[in-house]
Amino acid sequence: MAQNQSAPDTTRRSERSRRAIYDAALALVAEVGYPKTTIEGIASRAGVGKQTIYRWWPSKADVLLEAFLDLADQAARAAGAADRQPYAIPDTGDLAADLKAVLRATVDELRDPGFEAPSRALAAEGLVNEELGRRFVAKLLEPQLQLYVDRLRAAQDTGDIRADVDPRIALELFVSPLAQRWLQHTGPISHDYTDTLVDYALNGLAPR
Amino acid sequence: MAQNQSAPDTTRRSERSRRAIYDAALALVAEVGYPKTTIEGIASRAGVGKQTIYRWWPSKADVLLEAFLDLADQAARAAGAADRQPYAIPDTGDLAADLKAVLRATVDELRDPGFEAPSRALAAEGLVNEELGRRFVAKLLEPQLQLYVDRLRAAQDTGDIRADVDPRIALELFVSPLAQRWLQHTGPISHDYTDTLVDYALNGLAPR
Amino acid sequence: MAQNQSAPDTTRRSERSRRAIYDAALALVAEVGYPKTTIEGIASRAGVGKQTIYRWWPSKADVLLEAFLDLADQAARAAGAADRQPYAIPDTGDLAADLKAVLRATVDELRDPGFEAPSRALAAEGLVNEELGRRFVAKLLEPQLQLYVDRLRAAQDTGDIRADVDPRIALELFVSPLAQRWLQHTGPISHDYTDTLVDYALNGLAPR
Amino acid sequence: MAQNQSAPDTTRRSERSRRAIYDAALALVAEVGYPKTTIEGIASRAGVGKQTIYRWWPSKADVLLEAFLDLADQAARAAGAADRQPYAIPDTGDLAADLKAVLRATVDELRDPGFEAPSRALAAEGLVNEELGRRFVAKLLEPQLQLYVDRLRAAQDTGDIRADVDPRIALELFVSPLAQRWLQHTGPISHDYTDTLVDYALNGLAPR
DNA sequence: TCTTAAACGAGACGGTACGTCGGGTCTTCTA
DNA sequence: TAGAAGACCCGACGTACCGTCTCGTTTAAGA
Repeated sequence: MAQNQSAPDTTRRSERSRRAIYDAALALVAEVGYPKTTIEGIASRAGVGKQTIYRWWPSKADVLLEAFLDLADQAARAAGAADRQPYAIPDTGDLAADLKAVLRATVDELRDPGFEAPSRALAAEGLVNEELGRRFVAKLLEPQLQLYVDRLRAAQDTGDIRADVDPRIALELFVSPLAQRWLQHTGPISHDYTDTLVDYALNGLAPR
Repeated sequence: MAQNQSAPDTTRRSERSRRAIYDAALALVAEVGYPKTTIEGIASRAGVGKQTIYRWWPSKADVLLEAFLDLADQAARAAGAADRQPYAIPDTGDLAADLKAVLRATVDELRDPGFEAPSRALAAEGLVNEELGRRFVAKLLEPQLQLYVDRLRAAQDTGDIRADVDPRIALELFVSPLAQRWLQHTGPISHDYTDTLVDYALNGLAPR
Repeated sequence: MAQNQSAPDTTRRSERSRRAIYDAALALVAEVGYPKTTIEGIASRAGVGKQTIYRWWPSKADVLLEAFLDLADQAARAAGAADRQPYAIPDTGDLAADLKAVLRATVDELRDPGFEAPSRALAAEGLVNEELGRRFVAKLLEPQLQLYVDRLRAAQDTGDIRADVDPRIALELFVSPLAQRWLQHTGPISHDYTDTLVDYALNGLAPR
Repeated sequence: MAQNQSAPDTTRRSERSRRAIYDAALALVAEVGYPKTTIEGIASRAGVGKQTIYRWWPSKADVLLEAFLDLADQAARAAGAADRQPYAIPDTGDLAADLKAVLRATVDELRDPGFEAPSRALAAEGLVNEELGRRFVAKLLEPQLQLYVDRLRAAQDTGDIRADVDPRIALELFVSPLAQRWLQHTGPISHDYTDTLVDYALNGLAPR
C-alpha cells in the first residue's frame, strides 16, 4: 500500500548481500519448495539480517522474481558469449524445423531442476497475485513470445504462413500446450510431443 | 504426517458442518483471496471447531478442492436438470461451430467471479503441490478434456479431422491457449479470440 | 490500551505452564539480570509458547511481579507452617528489641540472592512504570509496613511511643533508610546499622 | 566490550552536537519516558549521527546521566549567581527550621516535572545497573547528603545534636523517608510531611 | 593559507527481540 | 462419540533498535 517511507539509498546497497540473497532464495526453493521457503530462512542462509531483505523487497515473491530474473540474465549472458546470437529464433528457411528446434530446447530447459522449482513457484504465485503475475509475464514470458512473433512475421514475408494470421495468437498453438502440460502436469512433455504440435499447428487438423 | 488415529466414523459426520465449511471456504477465497484464507477463518466463519476441519481434511487446499468439486457438481446438476445433456459437446455436424460454441461458454464461465477465485487458487496450489495438482486435473480438467476427445473422434469418423491426428494433443491447440491466457494473464480472452483459435487450429497456419 | 479481546478462559489454564513460567522468569532474572531477561527467553526456558505468556500477562514486568508474589507466598506459607505466627512483629514488651530483631531479619532477607534480583528488578521497573509500581507497593510493601503500624500502635497503648505520633510516618524513620541504602547502594547495611537506626528513631537526635 | 580503538580527540569534539544530544535526551525522557527513549530517537531528534553518540558515550544511561548532570550544573550556576550561597544548608542557629526549609525546597524540586522524569529514570537504571547506580549516587546524591552532614556536625558543636550521633546515619532519618515516598510512591509528599519528619527525628518517638 | 586527518551526518548492515498470527494437536465440555 | 470451543507448543511474520561499519562532507590543527 504505502510507499517505502524515505526509500533507501541504492548507491550504498551491498552487492554482496544482494547476491547472497539471490543464491539462498533459489537454493531454498529448489530444496524445500516455495511454501516452506521463508524470509527468515533466506536471511539466515544468506548470512544477512531480515531487515536487509525487507529494505529492498516487499515480499518473498519479489525476492524470488528478481533472483530468477538475475539467473536468467546470467544464463543468457553465458549463452550469448558462446554463440553470439542469444536472443532470436534461428531462420534457416525451414520454419517447421526452426520452431521444432527451439521448442526442443525449451523442453530441455523446463526439465532442468535448477529452473523448474523457481519458475514453477513464480508461476503459481502469479496466478493468485495478479500484480506479480503481470510482472512475471512482462519480464520473462513476453520477451520469449516476442521472438516467436518475429519469426512468424518473417515466415509471412516468405509466404510460409498465411498473411492474414495474427502471429501473437498463432504462436500460442504450439507454445501454450507445452506450457500447460508442464505447469499443470496434464501430460508428458517430450521432443516428439513438441514436434507434433508444430506439425498440427502449421498444417491444421482438417484434411487438406 | 500422522494418519488420523482410528479414522473417524463417516456415518456420524455432520452434514450441516460439511456444508457450512464448504460455503465458508468458497466465500473466504472469493473475499480475501486464497493466501489470506486460513483454516481458523474458515472454522470461525462456519461456526465450527478447527478440529472438525482437521478431522476430515488434511489441508486447506483439500478443503477448497472438495468445496469446489461440490460447487461444480451442483452447477452441473442444475444445468443437467435443465437441458438433459450436460456432459457432452454438441454434434451438429459443423465441427467448427460446435467447438466455438463450447469455447464461448467456457469463456463466460471463466469470467464468473464465483468460479474464478477458487479455481485459480486451486490451479496455483496445484502448480506447486504436485499431488494436489494431479487430483485437480483428474477430477476437474480431464473430464472436460475427454469431451473434446470424444467430439474430435467423431469428427475423424466423418472425415472432418485427419485420421492420423491424436485427438488428445489436437484439443490442446485451442484449449491450452485459452487456459494460459486466463491463468497467466498473458492476453485478453473473448469470443472472437476463441473463434480465431478454432479456425487456426482446424485449418493450420500455413497456406493451403 | 485495549482490553484483551475476548479474555481467555481461566478455568482451562495450564497450571503446569504457569509454574514453569514463574520458575523460568525468576531463574533468568537471577542469572542474567532483568534487562537481559526476555519474554522469548522465559518461554523457551519454560518450554512454553510465547503466546501462552502473552495470553495471560501483558508485559515482562507483570510476569515477574506475579512470579515474585507467588515466591513470597510460598515462602510465607513455609514459614507459617514452621512457627505458626508468620505475619506479625513480635511483642515482647521491649519495643526497641522487637524492632531490632525484625530489621535484622529483613537485612538477612535483603541479602538473599534469590530475593535480591527479582525484587530489585521490580522496584526499578516500578520507579518508571507508575502503574506497576503501585501494584508492587500495594501487594508487597504495604502489607509489611502495616505490621510496623500495628506494633507501634501497641507501643502507644503501653506508653512506649508518644500518643501524638503518626505510626505510618514514624516507621519510615527506620525502614526507609534501610530501603534506600539497599536500593541505591548509598551505604552498607548490617545489623549494627539497623540497631542504630532504631535507637536514633526512638530517642531522637537532640540531647534529652 | 571492546575499548574505543584509539580514543577520539576531545579537542575536536563538536560542542553543538553535545548540547543537542543533551537536549534531545532530556526532552525525550520527559515526553515518552525512559524505556521508549532510544539512541536512534535521540540521534534523530538531535540531528546527529548515531555514531556521534556511540563515540562519546557507552550507553543510553550514560548519555542521560551526563545530560542530567549538565542540567543540574546549569541550575546550580543559575541559582548560585543569584544568592551567592548555593551549596550549603543555611545555619540560622535554629536547626529544625533550617532542615525544614531545605526539605521544603527539596519537595518543590522533586515535583518539578523537568527534573522528575530524568532523575527517576536514572534512579531506576541505577537500581539494576550497579555501576551506573554508584556513579549516580556519587555525582548527585552524595554531594547533597554531605551538606546535611556538615550542618549536623555544626549542630553537634552547638549542642543541638548529641555528640555521639553519626551524622551520616542521622540525616537518613528525614532524607530517606522522603526519598522513598517519592521514588516508590509509598505516600504523598508535602511540606507538612517533611516538617513532621524533622520533628520526629530530632525529638525521637519515645516520650521524654 | 592550505593540507589533512578527525569528527561529523547519514544510513546500510548483521543481529535480537518484539508482539501477532496461524498451523496442527490436544483436552474439556455439551448435545 | 462427533462436534464446538479454545488453550497449547511452535515457528514465521514484519517492525524497531541495537551497536558496527562504511560513506561523503565539514571543520579545525598544524605545516
